[in-house]
Amino acid sequence: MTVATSALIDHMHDDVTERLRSDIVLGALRPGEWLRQIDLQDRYNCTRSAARTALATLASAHIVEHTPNRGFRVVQPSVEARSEITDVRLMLELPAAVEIVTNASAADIADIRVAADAFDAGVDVLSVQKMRSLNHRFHRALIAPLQNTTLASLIHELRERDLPGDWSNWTTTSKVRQSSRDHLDMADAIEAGDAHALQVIIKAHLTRWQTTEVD
Amino acid sequence: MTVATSALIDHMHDDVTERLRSDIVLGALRPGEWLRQIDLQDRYNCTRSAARTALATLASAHIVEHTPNRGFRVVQPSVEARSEITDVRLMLELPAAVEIVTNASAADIADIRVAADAFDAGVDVLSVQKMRSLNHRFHRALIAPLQNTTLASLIHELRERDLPGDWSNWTTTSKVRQSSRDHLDMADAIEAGDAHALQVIIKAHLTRWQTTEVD
DNA sequence: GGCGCTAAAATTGGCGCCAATTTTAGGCAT
DNA sequence: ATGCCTAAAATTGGCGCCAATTTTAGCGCC
Repeated sequence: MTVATSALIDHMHDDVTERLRSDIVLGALRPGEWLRQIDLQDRYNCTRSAARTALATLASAHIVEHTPNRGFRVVQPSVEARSEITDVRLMLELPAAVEIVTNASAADIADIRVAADAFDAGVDVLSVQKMRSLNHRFHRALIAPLQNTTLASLIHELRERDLPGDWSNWTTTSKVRQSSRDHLDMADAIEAGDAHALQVIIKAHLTRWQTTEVD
Repeated sequence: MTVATSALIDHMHDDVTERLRSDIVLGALRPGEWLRQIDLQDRYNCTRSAARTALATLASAHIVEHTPNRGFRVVQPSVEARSEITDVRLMLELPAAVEIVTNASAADIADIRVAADAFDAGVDVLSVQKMRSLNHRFHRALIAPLQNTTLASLIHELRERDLPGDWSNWTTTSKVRQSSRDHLDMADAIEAGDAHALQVIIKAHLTRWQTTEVD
């Protein structure tokens, strides 16, 4: 048995968890969709117990929801639930914006810029899933300068809880383009050291789904 | 089989999880302590698989930590980790204070007052564990007026993550008495409708451990 | 007496089995 | 044809078994 195979087996359960998480937050598995253990076993070529631990873990993270004797399904946050999450995200990300501007090194800023440019270049070109992946990368780069790792991971977790309800933001190109503008503006604000401007952009970015929900 | 017994069996796993969680946050199981599955099986009179799911769930909640092939132990947050948690709690609980003052009904205020009084009456009289339980009750009553349930449960979860590192706050009676004064002051501020005063008290309450760590 | 090595015991972690529940399919009466 | 009742299939959830790893105990050696 090769080392690579051994490593895969050693972390099989965690690996399945992360692949399932990725498939959900990137939208490959739709909100409300039932996640039968046998299907996951097939999809990820794993044992049923690996699928079960993955589902249990993601249920703890509020990414899937559990119904006893029925199984697990991808969460489908209501408008009310999304509003609650948005309020909490603002409480965390607006203070975080100050930290980001304060702590961001030149390398951090460069990473953010690269991620924002990559996203912008993909609008109209790449698939929704690829764009969501690039979006993910941008937000990763954005919070990377945070020293408070507890804050960083909490911001990340709340974002993932919100994502399954985020469908409508990817249905029209104009919305994706608006997101891209936000990203570029954020990069500008950070580079300019303007914490307040960054806060304004983040607030607009997080609350836009509430103002433009009616297509 | 009686209905009560059936209900216990039906929710055995969840029940064990909550009992273990309670034992940890109330300090019956000490920070850093190893939690062997066979011990939990004995303590809670449950199967090993119930103990395993409880441990996995609490690991997701950052209340216990997992080391592969070694097992689980009660988290023992470092001073740095506690500072991070405190910063995040302030980001959530200071805005929450405004909501609490705004939304608290007369019944909510009465509950908070009762909980604060019960805690105050217990200082010098009750065991540490009983006092921690009353403290828990007070904080439950305090966040009950929050409409945003996502915010409420997140505040609760962060508090639980912090509790295992909270030992020194219960070693001396003077610290417990200071906490009680804080609780009574909070009740006063809420009853007076003074959101800013409540924020000041909460901030002092959450950060006091940093200023008085040296006994 | 202390240190290191080896064998036994203890513990964890993954997997498969089986009972319980839910879902689906089929037949029957209206 | 439609709705309902029953039987079969599918799915979940809990439990125990066994391999892998870690910890402990015992023993020889320096």
